[in-house]
This record gives sequence, C-alpha cells and structure tokens, in this order.
Amino acid sequence: MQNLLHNLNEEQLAAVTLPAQSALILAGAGSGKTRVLTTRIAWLIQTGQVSPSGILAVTFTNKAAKEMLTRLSAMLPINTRGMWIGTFHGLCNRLLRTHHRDAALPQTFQILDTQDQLSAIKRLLKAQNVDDEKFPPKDVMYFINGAKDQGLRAHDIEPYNADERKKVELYQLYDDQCQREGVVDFAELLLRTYELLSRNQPLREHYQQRFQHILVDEFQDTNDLQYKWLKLLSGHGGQQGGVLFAVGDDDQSIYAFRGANVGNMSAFEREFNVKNLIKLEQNYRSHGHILDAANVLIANNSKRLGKNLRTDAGHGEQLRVYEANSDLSEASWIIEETKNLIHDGASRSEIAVLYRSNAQSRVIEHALFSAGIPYHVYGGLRYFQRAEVKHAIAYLQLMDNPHNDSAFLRVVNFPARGIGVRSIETLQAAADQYRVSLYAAVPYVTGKAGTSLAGFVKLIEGTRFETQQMALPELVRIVLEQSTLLSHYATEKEGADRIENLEQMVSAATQFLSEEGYGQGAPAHLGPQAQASSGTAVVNEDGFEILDADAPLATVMSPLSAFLSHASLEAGDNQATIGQEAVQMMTVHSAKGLEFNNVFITGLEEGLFPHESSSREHDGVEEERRLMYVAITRARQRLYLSFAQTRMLHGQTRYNMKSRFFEELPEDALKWLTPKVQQSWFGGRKSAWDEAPLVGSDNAIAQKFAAKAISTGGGWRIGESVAHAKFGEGVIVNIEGSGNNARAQINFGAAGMKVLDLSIAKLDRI
DNA sequence: GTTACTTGCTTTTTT
DNA sequence: AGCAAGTAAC
Repeated sequence: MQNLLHNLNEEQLAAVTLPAQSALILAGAGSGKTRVLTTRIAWLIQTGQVSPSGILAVTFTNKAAKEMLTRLSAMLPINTRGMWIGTFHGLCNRLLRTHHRDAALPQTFQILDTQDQLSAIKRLLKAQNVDDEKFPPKDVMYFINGAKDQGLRAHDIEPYNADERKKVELYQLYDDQCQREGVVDFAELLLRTYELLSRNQPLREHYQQRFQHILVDEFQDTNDLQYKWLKLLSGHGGQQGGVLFAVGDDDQSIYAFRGANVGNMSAFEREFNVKNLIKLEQNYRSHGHILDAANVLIANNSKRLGKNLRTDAGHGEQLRVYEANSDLSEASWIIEETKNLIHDGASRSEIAVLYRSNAQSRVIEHALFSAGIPYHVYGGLRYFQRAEVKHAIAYLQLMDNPHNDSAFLRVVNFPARGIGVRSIETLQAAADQYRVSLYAAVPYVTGKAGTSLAGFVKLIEGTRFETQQMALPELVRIVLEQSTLLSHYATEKEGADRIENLEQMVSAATQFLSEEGYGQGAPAHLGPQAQASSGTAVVNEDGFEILDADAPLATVMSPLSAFLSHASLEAGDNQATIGQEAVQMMTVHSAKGLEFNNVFITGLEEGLFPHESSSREHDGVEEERRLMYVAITRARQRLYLSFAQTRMLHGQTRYNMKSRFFEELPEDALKWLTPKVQQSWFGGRKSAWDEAPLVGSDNAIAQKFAAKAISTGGGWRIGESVAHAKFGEGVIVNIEGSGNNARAQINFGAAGMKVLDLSIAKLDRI
C-alpha cells in the first residue's frame, strides 16, 4: 500500500484516493495522468473497495488500454486478462457478442472498418440510383457517422431540406443493408450497445450493479454518444450505478473534427454534480522555457477550464526558431541539426520531427534518406489494411458469414476467375428480387455467369468443409492456398512482399490465440455453445437469465470470429518497424501521448499550421492552437520551430506567412537562429524577395523567384493586392511566364480564382 | 475481361 | 506531385 502511493505528489495522491464520488481530473500534459488512473484502480482493489470485476476502464486506443494493463499487472499480483479494460469499441464488441440475440445481431456479426463502410455505401448508392455527384459517398458516410455519434437513428432526424431528407432515407437504407448482411460499422458498435442497454432493463441493471467504478481516459475526446453511454452505465439519474472517474485535458482536445465534444467535460461537471475537481498541474516532462511557451500560447484560447503547468526543472534552453527559404532548405536544416544532435550523443529515437499534415513528410523523408539517417514514419498503411491482407480477411469472413456482401464482392473475382461486372449485375438483380444476400442468390443465376458463380460458392463451401475441425492458424493457411491468393501473387513481379505479408497472417493467428487465451488447438469454427459452461450464468431477481460478458472472449466468440474482430478493431502496427534506432516522424495528432528529448515542429506557416481549413470552422483556430500546444509539450529538453517562405504543396508553389503562433509565444523563450523579421505580405515590410541577400545557405530558389517576379511586366508581385473592373479586389497568388506571356493567378475572393494575362488585363494596385 | 490512360482530390485519425 | 479510382480502348 505504501508502495503504491509512494512517490505521488499531493495532487496525484488526492486524485488516487478520492472517495467513491464522481470526479473530474484535469490532467495537464506530462502530469502523470496514466499513472494516476492505474494507481487509482490498484488502490481501489488493494483497499478492498472493489473487486477487479467491478472495474470498468475505458480508453480510446488499444495502445492506451495495453499500457494500462501492463502497468496494472506490475502494481498488483492479479490476472488482468479478465478485467474490463479496453477501448469503447472493444468493450462494446464484447457486450454485443455475448448478448447478440438481445441486440438482434447474428453471433458472427462482422465489423466494417472505414474502407469497408465506404464501399458498402457506394454499393448502396448505386443500387438506389443515387447521383453520386450530388451525394458523394464520403458525404453520406460523414452524415451517417455524425448522426450515430450523436446517438441518432434515421427516424430521430428531422430533415430541414430535400437533400437532407434524402440523406436520412439513405441512412435508413444503409442500416437495413448492414442488418441484412450481418455487419456493423464502428459507430454502430457503440450505438447498438447503447440501445441494447437502454431498452433492456435487467441487462442494464446487471451491468450497472456490476461496474462500481467506471474510469475514463482522455475524456475530452468523448463524443456525445460515448458520454451518453457512460451516463447510462454509471446509472446517472438512477439510484444504482457506478462512480464515474474521468480524466482529461481540455487543452489537448484535438479531435473535434471527428465528433469529439469538449463540452462533455463541463456537462459532466454539471450533470454529475462533481465536487471533486482536481487539477494536475505539476509537469514532469519539459524544461521551463518549453512549458512557458505552451502556457502562454494556450492562454490565447477563450474556452478553457483553466490550468497552468509548472515544473521544478530549470528554464533549460530556449526554443530555437528557424526561417527557411524553402521547404527544401527547411529539410536540410533539420538534417544538419539532427546530425549535430546525434553527434552530441542524442539517441535517434529521441528525436521527433512533427508536421501538421502528412503531405509535408515527403521532403523531410527524402532529405533524411539522402543523408543516410535512419527514420521511421508513423501513419502509413497498417498491416490489416493492406490490400492483399484485406483480400485474405474477406475470404476468412466468408468462412464465418457468407452473407457479408462486402466481403463477397471484394474477392468473388479476385484472383480473376471470369466473373465480371455483367455477372455481378445479374447476381445483384437476383439478390434484390429474392431479398437475399449475393451469396444466397447465386443459385438463381443461370447460364455461363451462373456456372462461374457456382464455382466460387463451391470453393467457399469446400474450404469451409475442409477446415471444419482445424485450428485457426491452419485454417488461415488453407484459405490462403485455396483462394489461390498465394499463387496469384507468385506470378506478379511485385508480389514477393505481398506473399510475405500473407504468410505473416498465419503467425499473426498463432500469436492471437495465445494472447487471447484460446487453446492453440481449438477448432477455429467451434461455436460458443460448446463452451457455454465456462461463462457466468446469472439469474437476477426478475428471473432473467443473463450470461455475463465476463469470461474470456472464447466463451462468446469462435476463434475465427474473434480473430476477425481483432483485425478490424486493431488494424495492427504501422508498417514493419525499422530495427535500427530511428528518427521519429509523425503528424502532431499522432504525437499526442508521446514524448521526446528533442522535437522539431516544422511548417509553422499560416495556412498550414494553423491549417487554412480551420478558419472556416467554428473555433477552428482554437483547435489548431491546442494542436500546437500538444506539439510543444511533447518536448523534454530541446524544441525547434521552423517555417519556410516557399513550399511545394500539391504540385503548386505556395508562399505562406509565418504562423500567427509565433506572435503568441513569449519572446524571451525564443531564440531566433535566423534574424526575426516583421514579415508580412500585405502591407508592412515588403515581401522577403526584396531583401537580398537572403539568410540561409540555400537561397537560390528564392532569388530565382525574386528575379522572376520583378521581371514580369509591370512589376507585379505575388501577394500584391489588385483591383479589377469586373472581378473586384483580389490578391495575386502566383505568376507564370514573363514579358508579354506573363499570366497571374489572382484570388478575387467571392468572384473566385482567375488566371489573367498581365499584358491584357487591366489591373490597378490598391 | 483486362489493361492503359485520364480525372480528381488532397487536414488531422481511431476504432 | 502523387495516388486512387473511374473510364475508354484493347
């Protein structure tokens, strides 16, 4: 016990040992948030206030859940495997498998990832003859997910115009389609569970009684539905239910774009009448200047619960600011500094290069590669998202549930077996007519198409029969062979990597079995009924028998179903990890939760960071500022900030002003490596081209541009404001050509972007 | 049915 | 620029 609470500071100790009442912990960056959360759980168990089964701990990512489990098993001598610690989606999956009948789902329901969902929607739009110009599949998907994230079904939405009415209609049809196919998307996992528990009183009461303590990580990232879900389970408004312990940081809320609602924090405080609000403001990560910068910057946001980080560490070094002429010279500067850091003994994995958007990584990657510095880029394609792996998964899905039309369509003609668009159309028509799945409609198709389709069905049936008694890894191997995926890729010239990935699936299956506590030899298809005795049957006072979703997943899911869930819910690691110690490259978003001794924040330019699209959204800039706050607080010792005057983006050269965030940082925390200039394109000092010589080593590009800009007829310059008789006022965005051929691209705001011939167009300077 | 070319898109990401 | 997806030609 003493051990457990040892080394906690006053605030942390207070949070860990709070009485059993709803509590909100405002945990700043680097303040020991995960530590508090896990110690709280350990303390509750160790003091006998609750048994491990009375705990429900929810996170957003698998990584966070794993981290919590690892730390917990280090603190307590208990088996954490049976504990309810997981992601919202993972926990819902567990509940729905157990209570699939009450939730009106087939036991083998499958989970659509985002890709699958989009293709399901495309299929629906086609079937409904919907103009996908007017209703782009992505928009329809956002609409549906947005509604689900708020806990709304199609019939809950009052459409305010014809377009929305159509979307609502499509939402309903989409849900029908999923139900027919026995599939659920990510948002559906949560919504379905929410509905299950709110409609089924005995079930709800059972879980409300069971979970005496509910702990939520990253509470600022919860969406409306997740908050409702938590309210329901904690029995908010009723006399029974658990205690909600929420940990979060409103300053690190960076997921509003996907439905997260920071407002849930104050709503929670109000609705749960929270008396225990504890702020963890002691930072154990960063040096003083870094923390000052973060504090001063975030103070510019208006909607805050209020929190200021402090540290006992000294000021440390100032933040180093570099202005580059171009994205290329920014990259070469990063290389130089990285080399210096490594030379001075820094470990490569303690150097992180952050950027706002993935498109920015390429130039830096290229530079690192040329310099021979090992690096690792986060955020690439994940293992289970690779095309060949998805194909194999689709075959496995058909083993378990042949009525999954998405899976069927993905592989019915892959590898090619002579089943083309025509055959599929015929099949689709039959399926519509008899209102069955594509698979079930195959017997209705006659002729040549019917023969090839029947051949495919035979392949699936045959493989299913053959693998009946096999263990999962073996089944995977047989499916890879029977599907002819392996032989197909063997004939492709670039197929070697793909084959390797496919073969890796067999070991992934083996590993999965041992991690999830399945017997290695258990038949992959074994139904849960065979093992039902190991589950906990509960009869409550009303005489309802409840199978608690308590026991290992093996009780409620066959190894195959479980493996497929795993593939959807945990897409696997980002690309093969480079063995060597490598420089870490990632977006600011994916850096959340990580920390490094040395951090570069690159591309600090208006339009990039803050991103231009943010100015259009409500509180968009505030979210960008929080993003910057997250970025700054990743650094322990040294922080570099950089921006470039010229940048190639999407095949166009862009000229950005330096980020407004520089003006919001405390001056004495900054050390300008290049002279600080009051740079401004619109008024104030003239453009940077006018200043020669330019700073830095690589100013050739800039000078070229400068020369070009001046040589163009009339001396028009990029960034200059102009007036046109017809289009009104605008800004020159780009100039191409020279002399009589010079043309300018001008942004006229409301009148749009125009390209005008400078020798013809009548423009006035403003 | 397959292949080669054109078009369009491009913020952030997890499940 | 670079990539995915859709379309036209083989």
